[in-house]
Amino acid sequence: MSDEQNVTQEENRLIAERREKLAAIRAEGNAFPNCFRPNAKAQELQDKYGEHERDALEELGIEVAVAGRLMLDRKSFKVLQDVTGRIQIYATKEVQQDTRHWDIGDIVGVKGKLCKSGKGDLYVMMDEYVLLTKSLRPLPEKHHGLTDTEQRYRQRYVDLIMNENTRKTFQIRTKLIQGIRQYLVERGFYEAETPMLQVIPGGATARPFVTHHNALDLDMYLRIAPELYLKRLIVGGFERVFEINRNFRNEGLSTRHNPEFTMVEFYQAYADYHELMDLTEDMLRTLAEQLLGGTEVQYQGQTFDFGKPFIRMTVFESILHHNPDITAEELNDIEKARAVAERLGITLRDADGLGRIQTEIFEETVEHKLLQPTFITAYPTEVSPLARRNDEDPFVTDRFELFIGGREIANGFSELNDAEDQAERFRQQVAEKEAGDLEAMFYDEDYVVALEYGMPPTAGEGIGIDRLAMLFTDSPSIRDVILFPHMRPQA
RNA sequence: GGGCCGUUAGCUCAGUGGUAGAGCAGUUGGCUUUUAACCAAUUGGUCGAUGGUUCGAAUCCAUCACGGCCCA
Repeated sequence: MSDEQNVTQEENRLIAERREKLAAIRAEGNAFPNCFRPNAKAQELQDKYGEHERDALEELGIEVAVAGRLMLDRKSFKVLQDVTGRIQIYATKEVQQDTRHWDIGDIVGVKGKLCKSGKGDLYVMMDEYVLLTKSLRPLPEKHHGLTDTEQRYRQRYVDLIMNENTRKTFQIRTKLIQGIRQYLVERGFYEAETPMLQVIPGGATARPFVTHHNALDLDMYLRIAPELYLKRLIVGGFERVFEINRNFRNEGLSTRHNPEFTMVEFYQAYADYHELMDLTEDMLRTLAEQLLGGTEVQYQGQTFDFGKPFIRMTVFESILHHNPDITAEELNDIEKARAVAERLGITLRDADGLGRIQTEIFEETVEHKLLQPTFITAYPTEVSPLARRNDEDPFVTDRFELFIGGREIANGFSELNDAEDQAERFRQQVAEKEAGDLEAMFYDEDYVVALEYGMPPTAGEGIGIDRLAMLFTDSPSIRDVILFPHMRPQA
């Protein structure tokens, strides 16, 4: 594309007209004044005075100063939008004449008497008014707003200006994170910040992003999880820690995956996975009540009840429960289980053991059916390299995952604090990596050393904030709850 | 990576082979307590890109780009 074509696209007539208006404003003085201080917010005025009678309001003679973006212009009545909502401003004929250079999208400040119109709506009389920022680009259509998904994600600022629902979604997301932080802090958890740049990307099985540290001439990885560092803090004696921050996984993009996503991870010494399941259940219930005003979560036409006790069953039980045609005997025999998996169209590697095969069968046939909040427990040791083995059955670990709406929301377990067992599990992961599993873990020698100093018995958990935000905001795509989701750059 | 769908004015969308349309926004004027204000007039387009078929392509075909949904 030539520069000239670019200019005609970027600088169309509508923008050119506004630039001319801006040039005229510049010629008369400061085009970007920062002199106006609002003393009221639109929605607060609506809440406080919306129900007043017209005459009663007149008698009060309230003077207010409001500022915001011009969203509608009915000439005499104009609509101003601030962070809280909208309020009308009223222009007499003279004021209309004086503000002819104002456009929809401009940022303005208005001072004057708070009044009520004949139809009962509040407005601010434009006794004093100032154009604070000229908007050079026209806003989308006033009624339909911005609906083009691509543009909503690429130009989130326009989406936020135009769509109240988008603003609301991100307000709920923020409250969700604040609620989780408050919940944990109230229970004695310390908030920690551990490295995002790691030499050994540990704590999960996932492909990492690679970067390079110039001064050290060292390849580093963006973290896939904070887990191993948070547990070092447990070794250090913190006993209860948490971190809310981004993880990075070098995987595809979908309605459920963004390469960077937000997790809360927390670790509690002298607790086991049962206590974390209880805590999780209570926390989600508390958050639902705080944010949604009740324990029923409406999601895409379904209702998830956070008020009832969450279902709990093992991986093994859940497979049998949801697959009447599979027997316990088949699941317990590696050759028979392999045949079941292959019948289901699951691709297995030769090195995959029974635990991995069972897990694959679970993911294929059960996960998506777990609509109501469900804890699945007893994940095979083979697929849980950081989790404590079950005392009675070392084939499985004391681990759970929480599913809601068919999606994994949380993953937690009693932590493996046996340094020698951990070293052996890492060796097994390295063998899998060498056999071609790109997601297998690295051997983290220092983490084993940390465990050798002694980590108290501990339980830990990670909760995917984005997926939880999807549930709480009834959003079908993870992109709807991430302010700036990743997209392929435009051509 | 595969399948299906989409891409037309700043925005929301019509337009299935014969002169590129509407609403909103913009511009000009009118009205002046409106509620997506209203009335009149009016500006604005390489129809995602590149090839092809055709007398003629927004429309049919191919390739590519970007996006959406589903699958892997």
